[in-house]
Amino acid sequence: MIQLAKELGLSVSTVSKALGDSHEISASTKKRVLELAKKYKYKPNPFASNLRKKKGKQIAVIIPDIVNNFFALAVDGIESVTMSKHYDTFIYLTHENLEREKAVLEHLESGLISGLIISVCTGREGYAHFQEFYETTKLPIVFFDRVPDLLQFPKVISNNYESSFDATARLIKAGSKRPVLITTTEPMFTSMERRRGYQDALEKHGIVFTDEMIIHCTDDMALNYTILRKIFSQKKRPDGIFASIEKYAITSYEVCKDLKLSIPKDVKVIGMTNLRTAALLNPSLSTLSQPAFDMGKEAAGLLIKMIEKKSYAAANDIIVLPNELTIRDSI
Amino acid sequence: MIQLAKELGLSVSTVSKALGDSHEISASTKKRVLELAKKYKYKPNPFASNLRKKKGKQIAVIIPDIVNNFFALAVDGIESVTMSKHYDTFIYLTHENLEREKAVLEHLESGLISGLIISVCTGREGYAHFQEFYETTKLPIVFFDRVPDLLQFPKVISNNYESSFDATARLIKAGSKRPVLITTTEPMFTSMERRRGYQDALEKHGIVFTDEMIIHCTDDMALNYTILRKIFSQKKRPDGIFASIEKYAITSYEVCKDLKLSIPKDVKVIGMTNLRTAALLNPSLSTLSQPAFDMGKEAAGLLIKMIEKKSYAAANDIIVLPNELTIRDSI
DNA sequence: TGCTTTTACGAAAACGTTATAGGAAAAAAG
DNA sequence: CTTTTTTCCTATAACGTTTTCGTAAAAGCA
Repeated sequence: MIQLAKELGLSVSTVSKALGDSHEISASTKKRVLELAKKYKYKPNPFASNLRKKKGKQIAVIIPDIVNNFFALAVDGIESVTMSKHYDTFIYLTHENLEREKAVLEHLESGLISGLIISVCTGREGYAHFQEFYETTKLPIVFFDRVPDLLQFPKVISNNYESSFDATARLIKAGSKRPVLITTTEPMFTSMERRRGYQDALEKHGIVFTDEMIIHCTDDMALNYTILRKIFSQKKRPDGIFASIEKYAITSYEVCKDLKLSIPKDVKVIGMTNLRTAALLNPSLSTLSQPAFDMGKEAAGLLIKMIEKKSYAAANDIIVLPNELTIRDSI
Repeated sequence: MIQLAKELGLSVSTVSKALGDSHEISASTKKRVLELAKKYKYKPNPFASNLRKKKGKQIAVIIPDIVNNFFALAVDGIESVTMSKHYDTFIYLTHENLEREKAVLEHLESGLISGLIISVCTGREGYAHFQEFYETTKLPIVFFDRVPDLLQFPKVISNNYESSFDATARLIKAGSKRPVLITTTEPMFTSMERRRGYQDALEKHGIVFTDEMIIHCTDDMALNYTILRKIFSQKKRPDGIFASIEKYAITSYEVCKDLKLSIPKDVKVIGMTNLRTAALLNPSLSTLSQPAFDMGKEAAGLLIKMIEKKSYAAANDIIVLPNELTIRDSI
């Protein structure tokens, strides 16, 4: 910038203002500055700029996993808007590790970013770190999908309760007398909502709910296989599955295949997943899929609004997008 | 930091040096400073620090797509090392758009990052922007998977030639008399290598190669379907497929399903893919998969080495990792 | 005309660090 | 006991912007 100023016979402050399109600078000067800046491919140093302005155009995305179609799609959605708004996007993966999540948050208290999008990892022992992060930084945060139900922050979610109700109802209508729900051991708001939908659908259709109808799976795929295989080897095995997590649908398929249980004759399956190959599975998998890309878009849009308009009181905004039920051959 | 200095009765520079573990500061003073810093949860402002040091702990990853198991796994690998080395990772998606790729590169010339990991988008019309980026910034760059063959930069790739040769040979040994290669219209170094492997395997096994045996597909899934359906509707249709791109294997399956061609009886298929559901497709898909996570890890490791040891002359390093051929029912 | 207001710019301070140079006291060397 | 070296710390100047404030000239107004 000093170089530019010298060459144009202007002061550094004038050049800075011209580049910032300030009203204090005449149109002709602005033009001269812009032209020379372009010629020299001048790019303002973001560190200097951020330091002085005490904020930048960087945001962070914290998610449990990226090797998961839902989160990959969400990141895609987020990036599509940060890109168009000329923001830079940091990515951090927690791998369902709460300590890691806390560490990232603490790291970000340094002021590296101007906003945060997050989908929390499993376990509900504590959301205090989010509150604390907010207290110390006052930075806008948007939660999506896996949201902390008790905290007052803007959120982007999908209609887990309603759609789970519908999915379960479809299983029952298709003939399942005793559909089970496969969910996580670690409680999460999203899973609880799905469970509510599931249970209410049972009740509505006069099916008595018992605790064994909830199957808790883990992060360990091999263990999940064992758990499911045991349950489906029983004489009085379930005849329907609502797999409320992407990977559990896959394991269900594997178990049924190995136990020579026919889908959908012996077991009807609906999986909550964004897998692109669902239609190509054997048999094609009926899915309840989340609008992942749009959820990402909405979250990023909301966040940037909050960053740019300080007045924007979005603190309690909750955006709910609809899941999509696609019935295929597995039911 | 001023606050800390005041409270400890020290100068700001002493505090800074103590936090930086400088040898100029006595152990006792260091301890005092560290303790108070911890108590106050002091975090150095990265902008000020980066500005003064003229470099930071941020890197960028530029990839064509994230909704693709290969790239998702690669990002996972990259993040695993940047995380452990306390680097922050920006992510940019080009969606195979060269203009977007150029724009990102130009944006990064501002000095926001200290290093770059990239997998280029399709089309080979120009790699000049990479060279130019390097000339102006002198920043370390590591390419992975989709690398510009003609440029002298460190690269992390997989053994595309050899593994494609092997995969094609397996198709032939399984009985395919006329296996085709499905590849992109846009030429890329990786696809060319795969093609070389394919052709050499044909030659080795005495199969005469003709141009129609290369099927060019696009980014448009619907168009790909049309292209493939037409080819497989012919009387003299191919009896084997080596799908050198993830999504083309899926479309192949769809086409065969719709044309009632039996896999593997009528058509034998091997797909180059990292899909986790490959084993669950109907029939289970034989795959040639890339060590995506490890490629990401290697790329990030190499980059950070280059960033931290200025002397490290890695400019010509090429790391080659082996692909993995998994034979399932589709062959 | 003389007054106020607006326009267009410059000087200088600030943002929060780190690096360089320097210096006093303490320790070591002679 | 001097002289030299080492240890430990401070003052100050960067780093490259933006912002605040000041001011000369031009414009508006009566």
